[in-house]
Amino acid sequence: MAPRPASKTAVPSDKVGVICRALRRAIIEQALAPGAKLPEDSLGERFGVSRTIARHALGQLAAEGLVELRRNRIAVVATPSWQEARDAFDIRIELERLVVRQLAGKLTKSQVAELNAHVDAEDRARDGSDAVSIRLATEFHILLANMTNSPILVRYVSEVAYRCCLTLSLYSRPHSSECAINEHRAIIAALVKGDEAKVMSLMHSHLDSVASRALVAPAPPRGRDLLDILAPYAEEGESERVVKMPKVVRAR
Amino acid sequence: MAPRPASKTAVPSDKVGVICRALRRAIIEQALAPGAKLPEDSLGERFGVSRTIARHALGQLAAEGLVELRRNRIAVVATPSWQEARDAFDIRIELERLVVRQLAGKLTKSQVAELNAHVDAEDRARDGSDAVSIRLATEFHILLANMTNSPILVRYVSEVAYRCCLTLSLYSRPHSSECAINEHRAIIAALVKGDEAKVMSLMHSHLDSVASRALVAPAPPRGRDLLDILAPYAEEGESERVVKMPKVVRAR
DNA sequence: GACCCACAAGGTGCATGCAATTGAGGCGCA
DNA sequence: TGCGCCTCAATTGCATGCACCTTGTGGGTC
Repeated sequence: MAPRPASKTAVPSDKVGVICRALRRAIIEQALAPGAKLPEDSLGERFGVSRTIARHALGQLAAEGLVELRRNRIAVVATPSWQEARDAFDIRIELERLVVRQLAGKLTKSQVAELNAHVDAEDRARDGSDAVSIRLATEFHILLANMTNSPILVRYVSEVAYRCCLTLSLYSRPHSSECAINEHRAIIAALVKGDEAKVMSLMHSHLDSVASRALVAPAPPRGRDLLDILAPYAEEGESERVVKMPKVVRAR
Repeated sequence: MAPRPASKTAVPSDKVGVICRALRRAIIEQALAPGAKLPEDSLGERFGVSRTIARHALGQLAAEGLVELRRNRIAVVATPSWQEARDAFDIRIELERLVVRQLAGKLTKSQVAELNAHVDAEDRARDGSDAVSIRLATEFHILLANMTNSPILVRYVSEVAYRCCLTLSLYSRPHSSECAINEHRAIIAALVKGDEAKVMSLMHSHLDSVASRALVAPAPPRGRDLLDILAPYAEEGESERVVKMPKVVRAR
């Protein structure tokens, strides 16, 4: 596959981008649970920008389906229905099958190393919080998508993966991710081997099992103070990109 | 398939939504060619709103990949590369296979009627402008997606279909759509018959042939005055939604 | 004639202000 | 006590203003 130009994020300015990334992360780490309120003022205050910018960021996230905007009402973190969650997983399966189909047998050595490093990180984080495990697992898939060098595919996979994460907050029992990690390793192996059919079916069953383990029963809502929750996300630390490169798991 | 609540467009206010719809339509009808400039001022003036709103609309369209935002520069209609166009079609194929898989054998009579009516409309428009033919062909696919009642799927199919439209402006020779119309009829027939495998393969080859007919060679750019181009789109005329929901679907 | 620089104009980046809407608490009344 | 209305604080909807960036252009120099 011929190398292609890297993806350019379609972010308007970048203050907006900073806020979006922070909120996305807060959401997938379940610091912001579905239904959590996101007033423009508080957001602006927390990130040191005006409401205009916060509002714009909320607009972007709404376009991605992570946030719900209701006219004249405070925006909230999206609360997808069970059926929407199932739909998201169905779409995700198709998209990620496409990803591995394009990638099978075409990974460079350094890419393989990067993937392995990421899974190692997942392994190391296994004892940590569920939130981090879930984030890392998701980022593995986004990392894969990135390697296709198809900006559109990256965007869709990321979006739908985030949405799926969101549903985990709602419908999943406490995460047990060990098997998932092994499945990640199996996928890498099949990719390296270049067995297109095999890797597609691996990805399919992997996501399918994640979905069925996840979509079992509703979980209780929780609430804390928005400003507190966002504190650790306010200054965009280490990981400028959603998927940070391997090695070190810990956030500074 | 159990009825589900209808999709709610994630549009913030609705002035923004009006502008988005108008611009989307102008773009897919190729009134706004790739690379066309979209200054916030002119947009605001044309639609009778402030720059703030125009800006917000541009942000949404950028998130959909129809518009490119460059910092401190005038926004332009996106100009996807040939490779991106190919990627978009690949994704589209997978998504629409999913659509027809979900729909096979599950259409109501009125839905079938609606589909047939739409294809008839395509037939009638065959002598008209290419722009209208292309729009109708695209809307057929979006109509199908709508019938899945999966908001997420609708959104992704719509988005990627619009993007594909956009690439037609760039890389396609003048449209010859008769065969496409027949293919649409064949898809409907297979859906009614409920032959899942058949309809998936039909959809696959349909889109594949559209793609290969489309992605042949670059076409010359064209330019006119933005304000003139947008005039017919400024007042949101007949079709408020791009594709109106089928009678039966509407919830509550 | 070609190149370079400085300046002006057009356009975006962002904050702020004001109007409009909503939700909630308090009060009266049955 | 319970229900409904009313008022007010909180919050969004949107326009406008100012600062800054980018680009095109004209004059000066070699």
